[in-house]
Amino acid sequence: MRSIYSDQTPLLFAIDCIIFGFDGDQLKLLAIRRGFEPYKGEWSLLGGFVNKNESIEDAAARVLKDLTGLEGIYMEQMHVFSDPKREAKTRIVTAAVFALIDINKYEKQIHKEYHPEWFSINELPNLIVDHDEMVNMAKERLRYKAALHPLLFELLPSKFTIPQLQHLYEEVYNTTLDKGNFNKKILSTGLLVKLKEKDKLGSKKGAFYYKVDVKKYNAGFKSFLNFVHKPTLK
Amino acid sequence: MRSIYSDQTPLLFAIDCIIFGFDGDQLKLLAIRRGFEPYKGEWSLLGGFVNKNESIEDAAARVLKDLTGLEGIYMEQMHVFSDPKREAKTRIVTAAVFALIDINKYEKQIHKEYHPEWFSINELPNLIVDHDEMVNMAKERLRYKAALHPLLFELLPSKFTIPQLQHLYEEVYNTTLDKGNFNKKILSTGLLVKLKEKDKLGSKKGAFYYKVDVKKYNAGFKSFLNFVHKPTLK
DNA sequence: ACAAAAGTGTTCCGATTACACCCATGT
DNA sequence: ACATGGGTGTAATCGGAACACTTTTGT
Repeated sequence: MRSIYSDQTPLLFAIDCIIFGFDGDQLKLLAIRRGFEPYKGEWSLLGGFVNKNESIEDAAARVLKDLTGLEGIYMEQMHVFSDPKREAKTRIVTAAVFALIDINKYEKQIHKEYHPEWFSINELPNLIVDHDEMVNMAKERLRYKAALHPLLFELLPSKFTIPQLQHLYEEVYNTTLDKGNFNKKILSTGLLVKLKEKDKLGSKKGAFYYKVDVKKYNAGFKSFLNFVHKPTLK
Repeated sequence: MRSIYSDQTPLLFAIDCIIFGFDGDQLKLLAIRRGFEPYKGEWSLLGGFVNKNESIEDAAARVLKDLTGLEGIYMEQMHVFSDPKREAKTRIVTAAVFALIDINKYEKQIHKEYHPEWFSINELPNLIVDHDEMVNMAKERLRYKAALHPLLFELLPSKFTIPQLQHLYEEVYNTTLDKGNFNKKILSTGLLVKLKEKDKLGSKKGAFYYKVDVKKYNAGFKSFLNFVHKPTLK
């Protein structure tokens, strides 16, 4: 007996990664010149196909490992782009994967010919196909999630200062925050552990380093925060 | 010249819909007995394959139209389940689609042999494969989104009373709410328009009907609300 | 000594909560 | 007239915003 499945049209399934980093000053995004046709040589997101024995997450992890050298980084499915006309010739459905990495851990030029490059989020080149749309969606997602969850730590080194963290929030939301209130709010979460060491680069006085309390972080990730603005509805 | 695409493994792409409804008392979910092998006769979500010229959204709309008779309903991609081992024999990647419908508009028994049935969210049968997981994720998603966005209106008729709406919130969050505070909050959004008519079924005094101000609803959908609990983090 | 950034403390205000009270009506 | 649920009002409380003030240290 024939299976119902044999009537179905198979299609190609890919992933594209929107990878954010923070260099201490600006929010950055990783892009790469495509190494193959079509669109060879143009800027695109880091991507690849989902292989036979891979899930989306497996494929994204593999691509990230290959192109950045990083493992175990924060990632999540964002949105699947499945418009049959999105790629001209072949039908490809692609899952946009949202990823946050500590930019300091990123190893440069692992790849030989084509290697990824960091762009300031405000100075991105044009990206192929619908990758610009993916980036815009990812920026929104970053703002949305970071307002509710302790997410931005993923972009910082394991040791960081409160002013550094504040600067990151200010970058993400393109705003300025009151340091007093920021301090109170961020410390009131109980997610940070103060270290004895100080960072002396940013100021004369120096700012204490903190690290994330991993236990509480993992346990409380789902809790709602609300760093940026109060809930209001016009 | 050979395309890079010809090396890739094609796969089958499907959708499964998690469809919520509210009968005025309980939160409900639509399920159907599968009409084909494998798992024929078992309870499952409403689903189907993504056809050649369809996006995920197209396919979901088609399946919903076929099985419920409804068009133009609220839906969104929720999550793609892509574990290569999720279905035993054939590899199928499936997009779980989250949908909210006005249960009163639902037409019964459009389909002949196998027709969908509503289950109370707390008394669901076991569903095939990973559909239980999808439902749990959808319940969480509903709570999450409805706490921040004016989403639950989608589950009510175009005319509804504030007590009805409150009851819906209480169902979704399995809690009780203070009617005074609920009134103030919901009306302060400016999203509701009071009608002259009253519903006399629920009480002797009768409760005024309201409708959604569609303009403001569409404009302000993204605004954060926070109906249910204040942002707290332990 | 002073500039500059870190960090703390205080006041004010608006939003939320809890709860009391009034209203309309079918029986 | 009274029970029932709809609807409004209010005092107490909490949390966030604004901003002043203190601390530390390199020059």
